[in-house]
Amino acid sequence: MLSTNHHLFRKQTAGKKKRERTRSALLDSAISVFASKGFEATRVVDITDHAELANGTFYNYYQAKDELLRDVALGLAVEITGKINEEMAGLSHGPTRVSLATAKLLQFARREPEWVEVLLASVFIVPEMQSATVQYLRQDLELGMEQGHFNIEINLLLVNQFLSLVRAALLLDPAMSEATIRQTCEAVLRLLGVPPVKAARQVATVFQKYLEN
Amino acid sequence: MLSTNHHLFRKQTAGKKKRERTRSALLDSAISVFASKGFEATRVVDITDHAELANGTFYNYYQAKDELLRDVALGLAVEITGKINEEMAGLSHGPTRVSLATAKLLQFARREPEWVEVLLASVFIVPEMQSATVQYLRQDLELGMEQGHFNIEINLLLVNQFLSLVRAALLLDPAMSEATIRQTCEAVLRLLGVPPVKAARQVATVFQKYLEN
DNA sequence: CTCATTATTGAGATTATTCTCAAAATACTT
DNA sequence: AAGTATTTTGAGAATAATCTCAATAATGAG
Repeated sequence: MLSTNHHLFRKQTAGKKKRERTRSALLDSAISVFASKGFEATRVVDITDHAELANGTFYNYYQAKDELLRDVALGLAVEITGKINEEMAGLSHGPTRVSLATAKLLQFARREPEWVEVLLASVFIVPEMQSATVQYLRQDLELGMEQGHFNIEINLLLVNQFLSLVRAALLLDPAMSEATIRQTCEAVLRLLGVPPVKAARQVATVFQKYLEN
Repeated sequence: MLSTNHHLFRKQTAGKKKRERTRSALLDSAISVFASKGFEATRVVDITDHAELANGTFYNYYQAKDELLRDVALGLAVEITGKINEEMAGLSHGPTRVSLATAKLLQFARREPEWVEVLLASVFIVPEMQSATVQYLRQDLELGMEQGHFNIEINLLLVNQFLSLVRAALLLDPAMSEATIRQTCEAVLRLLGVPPVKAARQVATVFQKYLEN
């Protein structure tokens, strides 16, 4: 019932024409409802109720739930990856970038659990999200390869394995304790071929240097 | 439309009373339908149609879809883990057991993709499946720890990470190529703290010794 | 402030799904 | 083979969700 009330899309369209503001209300409400009931179980009326709109209003904007999920997912991806990338500007060590990005994503899930939950779920529902994720990861993976830190073949399964590890954390510990974040970061580095002891050190360093809060 | 026609439950109740045979027909049909449409999207009538029964028959056996999924999942778990465990009788090397079990599960997904798909999905829907999985894995994990091969804390997140890796493979490559199986086995060993080079050797050995087919 | 344009509304038509139950069919015992 | 017990059937009542559209309300450009 009580949601975080942090309205990604509403903020982006404040001051704009009514049409865009209403669309944003639907998108923001969709995030809350998808996060609490899951995409499949969500009904159109759940979203319009949450947005305090009539159910007919939905059909002025979308034909079906999945169109709306697509917009939600793309918006979340841009916002979240954008923020994380900004905060890593200047870092050029592959393992540091990958583990910090993972940790930052999971920490972000503390403030905005709904956003991250819906984003992650969308990767497995909206086809084009897969390739969007690949793009962001690939650069850091190639960086780590060139530097000799990773020991992998960069392919779609690898990206899926990464996403699956993140999702496992989210599913098991929505409160996102520091232990869960650390364990996930280590698992990601291990997956990429960093030896366990190095992975542990790497994660410890990242937490000390970049995540003391 | 054409399913594999390998009826787990029907076989178990052949010759038994009609009541049990009909229940089995429902369970076997549920596997096919859950696998092809997903649990949420499945309607009661999809299952009864597939079983060539009247829709009312369902309600003589179950109140709702999720009761049925529970029976399906437990049955599949017993069958599949049982078979795999048998085939590993005598093996006492932790890493060998874990990677062979993973490979066998994924290979099994070639013959009976529906069974493995539904089993894996059920872990994330039926609560008690989680703890069932833990039990099977834990022994081999503890074995590997005692032998000094693994470098982990055995906890629920770890088990979830393992399951997530298996599911990623299933999702991305339902045909289950050997490359996918190998990559997944290596990922699992890496997750458990086996150094990358050792993990590669271990998987190569397991394939040579136990999986030439 | 005016008013043409644009957006919202929600009752109800349509379609979909669940669930019941009396009648019919089948199974099993003796 | 007869007769009772058990199981299946499927029409239809009950509930739920989607989607439309004429009427109403709000917007914002001039």
